[in-house]
Amino acid sequence: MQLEQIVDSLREEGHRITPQRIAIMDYLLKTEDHPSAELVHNVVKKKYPMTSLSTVYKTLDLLREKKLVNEIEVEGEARFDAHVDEHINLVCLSCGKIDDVDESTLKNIQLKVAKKSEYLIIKGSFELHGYCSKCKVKFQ
Amino acid sequence: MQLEQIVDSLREEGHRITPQRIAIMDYLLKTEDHPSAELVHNVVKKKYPMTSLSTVYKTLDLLREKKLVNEIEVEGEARFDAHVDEHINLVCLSCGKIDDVDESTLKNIQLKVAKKSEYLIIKGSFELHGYCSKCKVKFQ
DNA sequence: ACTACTATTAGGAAGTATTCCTATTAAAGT
DNA sequence: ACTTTAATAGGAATACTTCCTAATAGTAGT
Repeated sequence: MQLEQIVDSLREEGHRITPQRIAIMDYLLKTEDHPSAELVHNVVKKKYPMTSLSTVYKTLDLLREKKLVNEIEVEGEARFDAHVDEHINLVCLSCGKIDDVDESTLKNIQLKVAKKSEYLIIKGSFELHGYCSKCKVKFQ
Repeated sequence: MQLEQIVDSLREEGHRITPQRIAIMDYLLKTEDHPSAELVHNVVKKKYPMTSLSTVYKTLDLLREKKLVNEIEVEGEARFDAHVDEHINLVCLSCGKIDDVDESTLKNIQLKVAKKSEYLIIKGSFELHGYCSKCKVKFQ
């Protein structure tokens, strides 16, 4: 997804395009990290120092509602990601890094469970927690 | 798993068996709910009114470390479950109910991802969020 | 370009789940 | 029963998120 597409789709729905919103989306699109709201705030402040944390939270809420970012929760903290396809989040318990792993079978599982359970599924969250290749040597 | 087995395994490892710990484990074994710490506290207080919330948290931590309970996080709140096999948690976005669905393919996915990523996997958390059969009529 | 409208923002206060702190209590081995 | 010290009760502290409100600025219409 391109920044321009996102901007257009927000504008079409009547949302205003502010420098803060652009900066937040731009960072999320460019990074491989899965930043917390606070980290997003720190990055955006480099360009727009007056940006408030509450604006960051509100913008992230908006982007999540529009399904333009994915939100996962790690150790009581929300982490954000512009990678919105269904995937597994690999969370390192030591350094906090999060890697994405695409896994086509998730969609099948989701369909199977939806049928069996009669739930109307809105979103999935698949996480594996462990130690990344760098950190695992410390625990062996 | 039986209460007695759990008590024995804790005692063997040198942990003391207190009425509070028994009440907490007993409730988790008997319920189909996925209670929050606060709900566990409220239930346990009926039998032992002086029980403190901090004791509930500490006991739940211990049980999680010993892999006797599973902990998942839903909307910024920890929820507990004595069902420790790998399974999918189906979370209703409307009523908050959580259903468990056993799914044998999760183990395979986990092995595949562990190999591909070189992570040392410690635990998995698989959640599907949506509306249960009762609540979904309100959203259609 | 100017104006009006109002969505959005900044900044901080409030809220909420969890962890931390410490004197007291009680489980379990002797 | 006595001793040791793990565990507890109760509340303070912490941390992330949401809420509140006056000020600001994006956008449509002129």
